[in-house]
Amino acid sequence: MRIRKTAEVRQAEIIDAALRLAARLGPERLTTEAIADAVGLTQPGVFRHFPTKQKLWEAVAARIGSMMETRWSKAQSPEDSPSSQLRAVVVAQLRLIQATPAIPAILFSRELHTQNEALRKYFLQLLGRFHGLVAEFVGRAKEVGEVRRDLEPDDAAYLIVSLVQGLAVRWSISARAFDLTGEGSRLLEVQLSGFRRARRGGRR
Amino acid sequence: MRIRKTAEVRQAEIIDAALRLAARLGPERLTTEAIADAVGLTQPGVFRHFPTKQKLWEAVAARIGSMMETRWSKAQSPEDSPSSQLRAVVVAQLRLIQATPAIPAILFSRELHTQNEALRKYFLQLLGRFHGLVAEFVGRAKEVGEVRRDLEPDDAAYLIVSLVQGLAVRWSISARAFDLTGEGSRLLEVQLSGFRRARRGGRR
DNA sequence: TTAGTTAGTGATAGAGTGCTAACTAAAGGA
DNA sequence: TCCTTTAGTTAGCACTCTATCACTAACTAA
Repeated sequence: MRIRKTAEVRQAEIIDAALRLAARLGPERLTTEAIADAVGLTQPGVFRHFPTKQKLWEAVAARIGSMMETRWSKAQSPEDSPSSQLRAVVVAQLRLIQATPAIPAILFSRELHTQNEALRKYFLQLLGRFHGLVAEFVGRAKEVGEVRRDLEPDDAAYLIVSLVQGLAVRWSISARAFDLTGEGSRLLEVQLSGFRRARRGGRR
Repeated sequence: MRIRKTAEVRQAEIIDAALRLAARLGPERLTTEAIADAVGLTQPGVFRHFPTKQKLWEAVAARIGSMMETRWSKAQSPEDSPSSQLRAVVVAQLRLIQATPAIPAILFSRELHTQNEALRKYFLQLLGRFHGLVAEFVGRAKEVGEVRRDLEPDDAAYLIVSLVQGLAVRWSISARAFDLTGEGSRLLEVQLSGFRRARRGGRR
């Protein structure tokens, strides 16, 4: 009854299970036993592949990071306008969160940050990269006249990043009761409309 | 050496301690022992005042709720313009979060929500009331011409609430490395500038 | 075959953690 | 002054969870 797999495969399975379960139980209630059950191992078997639980969390964080980077780069298509690419990147991020609800749960977990400083810094950098990406598109949109001249790209990017995070918070507290990507796209348009130069003096 | 206080006073002390400690340890790592130490009781002494830990969390939630409502109503001054009052309410919220960093920690805690459905619903309602308040001010600002005619107050309010929450997330992950209220006020102005009717066709 | 490597198991240590039960002592009115 | 009420203590139960350790069995190359 002992199913044996390579360490590489098992590690991936364990990380996957951790991501799935962290969304349901909350990151702090995620036990090595629960992971082991989901993967089909005994509890100590998990420690064959990760020396401590902290290291497991770091691997999970790295997986989240690489998922994000992958989607961001796939969402960009240089032939499109800056604002279109901006939309695509934000929508990609929303879709990823909707498909992997553990992401906000882990990202917002105070416990993980106080207990694991490396993790906190990693997520801070990751958020910083998302912000930088968004700011770059806003900057280019400004150059081609898609947004107001007086708009600071960094500030605009903060508003957009906040839009995603605030929405993720509401989605999480609402027990995921609405379509994150749909609602996000809608609100993004409202946000972008405020960034544009008003035509006709602002009366519709 | 036995210091004896009325139940009312002790309950307040326990809730205060829980709020202080939840910010430092994270809500899920907050133990009854840590609370007892902070308050000057033995661990079982806490259970004299709250029958279960869940009930304690509910009391903490109620305290957060009443703190918010108090600040919101104090921030309103009917003689001011709608947009000024909007600013005041948002700044009051930011100040409260900065003074009580446990609020985002508790609000964003996946564990508390999965384990205590009543708590999740309470926070959902609380957020809903904040959204409603903001939406009302946007609506009035619209009536007096302080914001664009084509702006949906509900949507604008979602953007503003997200601004606060997204900022709280960043503040928390950054280890509270910046001035929440200052940064929030600055970004709120950027947001509001996008809600206004542009003068002179949008060129500064 | 055989020997070495490595994934996985059973048993269990050891440190918490919520909560209960029985007892104690301070407060305050009759 | 006694007596009731009630805040607080000591001792400990039941359970959870990470991590260790000795051992086993599957793969792999000589």
